Amino acid sequence: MKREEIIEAISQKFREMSTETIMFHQAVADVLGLHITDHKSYDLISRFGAMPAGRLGELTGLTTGAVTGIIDRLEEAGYVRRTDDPKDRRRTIVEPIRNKKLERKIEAIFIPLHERIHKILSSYSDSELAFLLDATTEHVDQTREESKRLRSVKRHTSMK
Amino acid sequence: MKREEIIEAISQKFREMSTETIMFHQAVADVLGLHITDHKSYDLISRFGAMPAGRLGELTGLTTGAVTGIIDRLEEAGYVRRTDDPKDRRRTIVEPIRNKKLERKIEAIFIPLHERIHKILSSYSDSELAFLLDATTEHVDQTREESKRLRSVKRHTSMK
DNA sequence: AGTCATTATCTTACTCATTTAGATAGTAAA
DNA sequence: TTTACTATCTAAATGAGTAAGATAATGACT
Repeated sequence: MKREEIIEAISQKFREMSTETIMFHQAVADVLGLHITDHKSYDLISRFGAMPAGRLGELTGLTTGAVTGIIDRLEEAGYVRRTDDPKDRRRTIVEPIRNKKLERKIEAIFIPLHERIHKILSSYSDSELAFLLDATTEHVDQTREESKRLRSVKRHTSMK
Repeated sequence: MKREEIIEAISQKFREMSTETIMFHQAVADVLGLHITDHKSYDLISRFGAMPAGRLGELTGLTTGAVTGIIDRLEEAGYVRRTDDPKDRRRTIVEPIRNKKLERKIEAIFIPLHERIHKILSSYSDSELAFLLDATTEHVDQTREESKRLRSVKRHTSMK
């Protein structure tokens, strides 16, 4: 394979990775019995810890009304709890509830993939790992930049 | 950084890549003025070419009623066209319409990212590229396997 | 203290994508 | 030609999300 072909093949792989990633996350949400937005929100809350409702809105890009609904559903399902912010009584803090059954379920979902990845990575040499970390970091950064650019394109062209 | 830390850092990067990918695709759909499902469907139709409506349902995992709606909207917007299958008159074939304006729009969206990626890749040596192709292929394959496993878990546990 | 603008969340009414169930119509097999 | 099956569409119901505004707390300025 010529150099340019390999470059194209890798680009193609990145695109396939997009598709697979989206499919995987959809499958995860399905197994958990959560809609994809609720799953994403729960993921944010368990990763970043308790946060005000408004912060969840910023992170998901949804309106305050939608956020209220998400918290209602997650609370109903026993994944999170609303508490008052003692410093500012307008605010509602959403905090994750430690839920053994759910945690086991989530582990059962993610550990197998994590192990698969870990196994592949372990087979690489030190220098290969160092290179891969660089390459993936670079790719993530560039994708993030492009998303940012796209969102500003949208703001400048399609706003009324 | 210790070897095990680098492995964890790369795993972490893959997860970030998931998040960024999902954000990017959402931004693309927004710019195109399509809902994410419609965009995904149009992407499938333009990648795989004309297909029966039912096939689109399989690929997206949606019901026939939802597929009818998607095709209605894409047809309305001038992205696809319905044609009869001469071999089986029950079937409706959905085919992409070549649409200069849309194609330019899509190019304007994807080319900048493609160029960014191309530029990074070009800076790598031949052996680095060969390694990267292997590593990404492996990662995609493992993720695909896991999605498949998850979908079967769901079928075996949560079906009535 | 009292007023005013601001901020955080919730509520209500509405929109619209998707599901469910079943209608329609064509195909295939007995 | 009857029966079962398949492909798509339709209609009604569901439910997530938006928009606008209500509610209530905060902070700043007088």
